[in-house]
Amino acid sequence: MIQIPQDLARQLERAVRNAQKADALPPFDIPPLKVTRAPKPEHGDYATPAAMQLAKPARMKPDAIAAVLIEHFPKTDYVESVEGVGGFVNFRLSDVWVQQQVDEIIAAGESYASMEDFAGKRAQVECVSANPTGPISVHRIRGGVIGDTLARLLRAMGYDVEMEYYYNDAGRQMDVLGRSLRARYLERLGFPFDFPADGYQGHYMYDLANELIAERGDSLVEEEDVGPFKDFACERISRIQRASLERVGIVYDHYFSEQSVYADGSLWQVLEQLREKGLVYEALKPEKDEDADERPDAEEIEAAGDGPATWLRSRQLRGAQKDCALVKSSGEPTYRLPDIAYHVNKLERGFDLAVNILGADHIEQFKDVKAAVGALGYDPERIQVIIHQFVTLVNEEGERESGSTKKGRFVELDELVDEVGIDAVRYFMLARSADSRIDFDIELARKQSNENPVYYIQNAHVRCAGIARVAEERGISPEGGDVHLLTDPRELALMRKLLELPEIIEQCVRDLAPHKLAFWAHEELARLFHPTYEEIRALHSEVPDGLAKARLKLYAAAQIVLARALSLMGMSAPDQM
RNA sequence: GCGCCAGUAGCUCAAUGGAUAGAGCGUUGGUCUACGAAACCAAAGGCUGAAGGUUCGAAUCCUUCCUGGCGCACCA
Repeated sequence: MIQIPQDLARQLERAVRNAQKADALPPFDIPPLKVTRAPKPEHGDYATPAAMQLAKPARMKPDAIAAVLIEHFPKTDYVESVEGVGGFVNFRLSDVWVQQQVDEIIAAGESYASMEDFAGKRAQVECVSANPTGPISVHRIRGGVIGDTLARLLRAMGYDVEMEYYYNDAGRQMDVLGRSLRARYLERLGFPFDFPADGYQGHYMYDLANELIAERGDSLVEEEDVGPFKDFACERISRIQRASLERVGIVYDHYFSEQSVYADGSLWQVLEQLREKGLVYEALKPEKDEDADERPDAEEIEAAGDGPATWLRSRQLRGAQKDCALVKSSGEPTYRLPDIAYHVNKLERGFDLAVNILGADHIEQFKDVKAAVGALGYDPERIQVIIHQFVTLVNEEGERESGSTKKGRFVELDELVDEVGIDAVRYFMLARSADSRIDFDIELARKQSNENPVYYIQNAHVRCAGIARVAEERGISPEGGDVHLLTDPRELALMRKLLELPEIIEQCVRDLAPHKLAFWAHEELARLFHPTYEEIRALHSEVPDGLAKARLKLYAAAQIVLARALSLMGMSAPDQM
């Protein structure tokens, strides 16, 4: 199964070389040639501005170059015509070839749009990576959906993909968690308790306290060490988080514990390596640029510890505004140091590509990590990031609810799933560019009508399954149907749309933009499918048997593509609503 | 104050530096009552937040503003 624009670009490059050999074009280095979908049907199926791109290096007029490219364009089985219009070169696919692809799609079945571009390459996707301090919020799940979908897309492109969850089970927050649980434990048993000022106040801490009592009775009342509370809370909350994520189809291959970079000492090795490069220093306060804006900052003064802390030269390293602390004056690392050590570990594991999905509030942190691993001699381009903006829930009254707050109430993933279902959560979290904020419209997500994209896409699959079912009942089989009977423009348009999936997948992976799949599935595929299905009848009494069989094949192919697109998005493809 | 992200039809959003900036919802006007699970067709709607610049060509790249979100901890 070819990615048409990529193949056209290759053929185009051959055309340039052929033309150069024939002295129709002067010698020059060929830049990457772009091939896009043609904006309008009258321009054909695909187009390239290559003639305009090459005007400068070739020192010729675009029209003349276009004529040369057309003349030297290699013959292929799938291109019907190559034409030059206004400096563009337009390609039209062969209808016969397009028709044959219906049989190809059916033969490929579930493996349709499985590609080998990155066969033998290993990729890793890290997402969610929430601390085990509470249930998964709606907030976090956006990253989970983006990451999981990207992982599926990378697999479709041939990558061997590992899903990873980085598990912050060390540091101060875990102590706060342990102390919070101890307070709730004592509270439930009727003993006096001190709830930490910055403790975790969510209702789930009471549930955990009850579970702890059920398991250990009052045996921990005298316990001075927060360790047992911390471990219990961490273990239970992790399990809850894992279950919530699995419920929406996000399953991890590997959990990486922050504690492990403490345990194996790699944390301190990384610090020493950074020190050898002259990238860290000890000081009471971070050094500042002479001309830095001296913003009155009470918090900063308050935050300073008693002794010197260890700082990373973020300003020197990447032009940051501020250096950041790696080790506190207490000798305890901040989260950034283990984070750097973790990413060194990732790269040491040999991934060709490691993608992080992070919320917008983590951008500065990621820049430090990327710059630091780069300074330590790793290729920072092997680590990529998708930064996503925040999610707001919009309820029936049109009111906005904030996605999350640490201490008070926040909307849990499980609650949202109960409300709108798994498929809607996945679709709506995916469907917008990561750069845009999402207003999650709960009312729309619950609708059982075509206004709801989830329903609209799935309904297309239902219709395909439905017609296959009816055909079977009537004893009509697509078997032996002749695809060359599918000559109606609407049929051909649908076939062309079905053939776009591979290039959409490629685009999502190249741009690290999985939302494009969701957009395509709804606005392109389903949007074209429904009217076609309405008008192109397969089992109507006036449709001849041969054509009926061919059309059943078309809908069988459409069903395969719809199912594949849905499965890449982690959504179900129902046969009946 | 500084940094990152966004600003595109009334609304929600698309658009690899390429052709006349596209969809849906809503609005308006039509068609359809079925082989199939809740339909279809069309129209109106735009100075792409503003102003400069780069380019053969800019929603897209650069500069300066305006508005909104998120950051700017010895929290994670």
